Amino acid sequence: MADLRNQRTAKRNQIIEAAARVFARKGYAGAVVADIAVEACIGKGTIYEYFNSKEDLFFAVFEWFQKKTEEAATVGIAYLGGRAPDRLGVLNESLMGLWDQIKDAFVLTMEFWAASSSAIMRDRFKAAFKQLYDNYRGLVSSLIRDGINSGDFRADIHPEAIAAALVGTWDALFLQAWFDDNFDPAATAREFLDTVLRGLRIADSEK
Amino acid sequence: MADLRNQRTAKRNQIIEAAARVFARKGYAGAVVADIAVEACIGKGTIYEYFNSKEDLFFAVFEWFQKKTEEAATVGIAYLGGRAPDRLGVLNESLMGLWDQIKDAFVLTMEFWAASSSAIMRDRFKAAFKQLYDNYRGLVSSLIRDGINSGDFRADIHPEAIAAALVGTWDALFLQAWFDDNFDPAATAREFLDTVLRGLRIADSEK
DNA sequence: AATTTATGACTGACTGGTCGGTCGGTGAAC
DNA sequence: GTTCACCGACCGACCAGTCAGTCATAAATT
Repeated sequence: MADLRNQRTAKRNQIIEAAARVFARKGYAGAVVADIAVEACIGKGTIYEYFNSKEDLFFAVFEWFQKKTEEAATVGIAYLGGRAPDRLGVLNESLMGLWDQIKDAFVLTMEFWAASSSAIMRDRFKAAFKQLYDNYRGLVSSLIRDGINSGDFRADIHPEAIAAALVGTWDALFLQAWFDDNFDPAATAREFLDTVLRGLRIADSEK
Repeated sequence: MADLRNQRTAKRNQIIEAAARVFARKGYAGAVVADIAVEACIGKGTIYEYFNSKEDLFFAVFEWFQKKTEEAATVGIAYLGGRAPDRLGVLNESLMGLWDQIKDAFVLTMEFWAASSSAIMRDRFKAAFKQLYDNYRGLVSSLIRDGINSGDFRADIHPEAIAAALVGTWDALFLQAWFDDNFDPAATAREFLDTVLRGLRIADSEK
């Protein structure tokens, strides 16, 4: 019974991962369900035993991808000690360090963004993205708030605003790296965070 | 003769603007050429007198949109004097101030991003985006370099990196605003730039 | 243990509908 | 009478989703 359950989720994942590859290669519109079936080494009809529609499958890929990147992103800082500025630095490095692994899958992110603008899929994707960004912003802003409490950062900043902007910057550096092979997101992020941290710290004259 | 030319470009623009509206409403895949024709108040066949394919039309919309936003963005700072930090602030405000006007058209940007990932359209869109970001980064980084030369900013920063990150942040704040109606990109950007500027300025102790 | 029956995962040929692009025709302008 | 911008009915390619049937395994019956 539990075994059957597992078998079913295993096959479900097998389909999702195959679909992710095909969607990454061809985009949502360009991907053909038959191709996904071939990639997953199953018959086309089987896909419809596990998902109601191509769109549902796509959303499942989104959820799977989101979980995977969230794990990868948080693993670096979860159990790390240190002061807030250092932890921000580590988060920065671990996120940007993912680029080489993520690069090929980044097209998926863009497809998801586009899906959130498509009239049919808008609602579920928009809500999911709102949630996703809330999470990331929450993570970073609480880190910044720690820094304020511990006296590392100025008290007159808005942690939420800084967090939103930082999270955005990371996203956007990946985007620029996608457009330009010579663009080094990690180095850029390191340099920039340096300046931001300098702006967050309490100036000598105010100590 | 020149009149005929104008008539032709006028109709071309009429089609492009109608297409922009339909693409914004339905996305590239969802938009139907027949709809665009109706929106432009012309026959479907006429579209193919002006564009070779739906894809070509989409790219024309992209170029048109790019030109329009670039004009809107640069008009605010083009003839503005003042010191580098102030000019950065003005650029920030004028860009973020566009949000209410751009909001509805922002889906287009996402469609363009997605197009740059689609196997068929990748090449032209990717190249165009690279160009676009190069321009924006160049604009901002020369502004920052001015600030260094005038003694407002530290000399040990990389203008290109700061510029890339700032440009990215603006993009990404729009993205977050798209996902969350309660998100105020202008206020967030203002708050963040404040911190960044503080980090860019030469500390009192170093004066 | 052998045989029958039930179950349900799996399949891929097929269908109904959609849509990009074409082309022969129309009418206005000159 | 010639040109040409314009048109929209039409065509053929494409594809998501279906469904009738296969097969392997499990359960029931003898």
